[in-house]
Amino acid sequence: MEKKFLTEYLGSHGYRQSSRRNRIAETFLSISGHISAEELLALVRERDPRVGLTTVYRTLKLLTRCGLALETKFNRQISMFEPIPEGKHHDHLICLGCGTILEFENQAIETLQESVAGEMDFRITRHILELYGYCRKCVQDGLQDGNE
Amino acid sequence: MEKKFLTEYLGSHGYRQSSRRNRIAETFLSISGHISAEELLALVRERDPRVGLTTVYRTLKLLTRCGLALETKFNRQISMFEPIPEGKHHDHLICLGCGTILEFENQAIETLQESVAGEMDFRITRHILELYGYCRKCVQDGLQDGNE
DNA sequence: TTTAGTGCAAACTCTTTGCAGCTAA
DNA sequence: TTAGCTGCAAAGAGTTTGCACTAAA
Repeated sequence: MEKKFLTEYLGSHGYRQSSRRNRIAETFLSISGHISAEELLALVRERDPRVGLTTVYRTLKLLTRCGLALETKFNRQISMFEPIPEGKHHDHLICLGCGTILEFENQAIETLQESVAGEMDFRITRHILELYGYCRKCVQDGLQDGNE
Repeated sequence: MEKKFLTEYLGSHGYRQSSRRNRIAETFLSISGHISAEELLALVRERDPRVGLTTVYRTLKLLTRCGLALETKFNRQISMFEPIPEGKHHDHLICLGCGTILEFENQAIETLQESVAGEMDFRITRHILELYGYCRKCVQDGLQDGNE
């Protein structure tokens, strides 16, 4: 269903349809959460073993440009991509113990961000809010000390 | 003055003093704002041309570990480092037009973050809040469209 | 039949590591 | 004199690019 944004984008920018690109896009849009290019490649290869990493990267960039994917680094080298569910925004809690990524939405924070930006005549187009720390399980397991 | 944290850290972890490392650390701590390893290297080389990039990286990692530096990627490949002014935390507005980085502090946002985390039994150790968009000047110059 | 899509290998960028010589303690 | 410190070169990791071939329109 979000696929139509991609089709429109392709059409209006002089790109073509291709079955391989479609498969990558559909596989990506069907997942929830975060995935790296390598991980997505593995998923796509289950059905189409001849896909290359290059095409996965190119497709992910394309999806990012047409607003269907969000690229995040979580302050590491590797890029993680997540499908953008229509119009909804969320932020992340990243557990430094087990690597789990939790999501949350908080309208009050977003409103405060806008007012801070407004005071400085700054127009926000997007933002990143990442809370690093330890999830319940890792706190219980004593993983919150010296793990970083 | 913050130098004593470094000295203490070195002593208690079996490291040694060295004039080169001291010069890198002092140069870094004297700046305000964000700097890449390459940029810091250039600054240090003004006084000591034989310093290598490796040592700059190693010193920045050291400063990060002892709490005097903060590493941020601003969602790009390159790492930027900033001296941590004692006990104070701020967040960033990043202009996509001219690259300017503005800083702000907002206790209300931090409090909300804590309450969100608390609800999910998550213990925050640090966070990243980056607001991307366009500063006043770039909005006036019409740079807010199609620049990304 | 023209031009975009693709995989492979190579290039690139940023960062880290191995190593031999240097230096603080 | 014993480690840690250092620069250089090389290796790594992740991503992008050049190129020849393939395929959509």
